[in-house]
Amino acid sequence: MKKKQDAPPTPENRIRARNKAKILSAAVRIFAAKGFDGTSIAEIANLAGLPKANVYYYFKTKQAIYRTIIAGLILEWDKALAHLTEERHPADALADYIRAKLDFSRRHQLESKMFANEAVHGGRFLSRRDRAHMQAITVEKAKIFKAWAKAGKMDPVDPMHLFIMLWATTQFYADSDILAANALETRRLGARDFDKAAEVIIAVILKGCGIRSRGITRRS
Amino acid sequence: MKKKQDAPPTPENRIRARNKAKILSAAVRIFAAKGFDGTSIAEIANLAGLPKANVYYYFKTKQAIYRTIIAGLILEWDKALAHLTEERHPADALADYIRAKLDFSRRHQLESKMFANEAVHGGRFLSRRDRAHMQAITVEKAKIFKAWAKAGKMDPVDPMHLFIMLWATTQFYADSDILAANALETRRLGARDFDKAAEVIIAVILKGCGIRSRGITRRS
DNA sequence: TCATATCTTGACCAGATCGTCAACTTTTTC
DNA sequence: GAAAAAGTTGACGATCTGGTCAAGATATGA
Repeated sequence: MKKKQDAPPTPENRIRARNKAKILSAAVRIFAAKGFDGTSIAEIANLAGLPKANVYYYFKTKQAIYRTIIAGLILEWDKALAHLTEERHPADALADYIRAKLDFSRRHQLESKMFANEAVHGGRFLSRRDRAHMQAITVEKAKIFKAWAKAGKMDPVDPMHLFIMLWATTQFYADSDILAANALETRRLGARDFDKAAEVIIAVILKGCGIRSRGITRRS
Repeated sequence: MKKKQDAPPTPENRIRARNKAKILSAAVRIFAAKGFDGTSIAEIANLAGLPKANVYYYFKTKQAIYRTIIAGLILEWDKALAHLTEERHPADALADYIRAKLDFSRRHQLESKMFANEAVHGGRFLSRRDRAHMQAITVEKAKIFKAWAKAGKMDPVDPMHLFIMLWATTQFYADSDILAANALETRRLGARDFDKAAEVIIAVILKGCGIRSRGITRRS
């Protein structure tokens, strides 16, 4: 668990790295709870245990902090999408993707909420690059659905709308957790709830797309 | 299109009603775009074409405006749920519900976004009554799914998670419109996009729940 | 007509906000 | 160990915030 050995000249800018991390960790918590406008730098500084002026030493503006977090999140999502490859059996690939996406949303709930907030407010702080990246990767992965459909492995479901369904269902539990908890009659959502959600989503989506589960076709 | 004839003593408080409507209409626009904290009364007043002090004459606080809008929305949702009754054929009932919900979210996008924002931020301004109402009506409607499953009209899908899937998919296009538009490679979502969304969602969900469409079983 | 209720509004307040700055301390480098 | 670089911080300014108020304008009803 040691830090990288081949770090930059300075011993990896220990102080800089540590304080930036402190700030970002505090910021994501407050941004998620109150949104961009509802968050004050003073509060971030307070939660991070630093004087406000010190926060400004590391980040030029409030936007800079916000953008740093959003950009990091977008990169992480690509990883879940890596589960979707044309070669794999659709049932396995889709199930893995759904589980990975749900799991990520649960473990990074704060970032998820920040992004949801950003989407609701029209993506004020989503750069053109961010949008283009998301669009490109979605379009690319959509080709896999088309290929599967062509190969008779699934129904010819509109790939983009299917993607949106996947996105909506896998984000909802993290983003609107209080609504989900309210419906499920529980105080807070736990890992169990997310597992059950994955199970239901996978079952409905796979069957709904005409994808036969491997277990049924091969094992029995 | 005349106003009610049997209005209260005063000719229906014309002024009061008109100005409150002006304020609410301006408020929902800004709340949706910037969230509760990002919205200033001055901006609402400005958009409504009234001096700020006049806004405070009709609404005691900013919260009062916000809550008025949220409460109105929750009532409206019940109407879409009215499509779900045990007697109807599951395929018709569910399809109608999905269409009604999507349609409503499109026509009342601003209110939808306000509520999404509220959910992401933990429901700070959702009263206990609001929550209880939403829970009760959801639990009650869930019984219909159970009854259908018992009658062999659909698979025994967990009703609450199914409801959440429906909610998530039907709200996403309105709430996260920029993400959907980005994925669909269009500048703004139009009625066409919502119709196509309804079509895909209905197809996947019905088939995914093992509900046979009426058209197939009866007409052909 | 006149009294009463409703409505309008500019001015104001106390507190919070973002972001700056210049002086200070610590760490690194040679 | 001294010079330079990096990090720390209290105080400050300009602006904006939600909300109040009291004085005036307008509408209503008898």
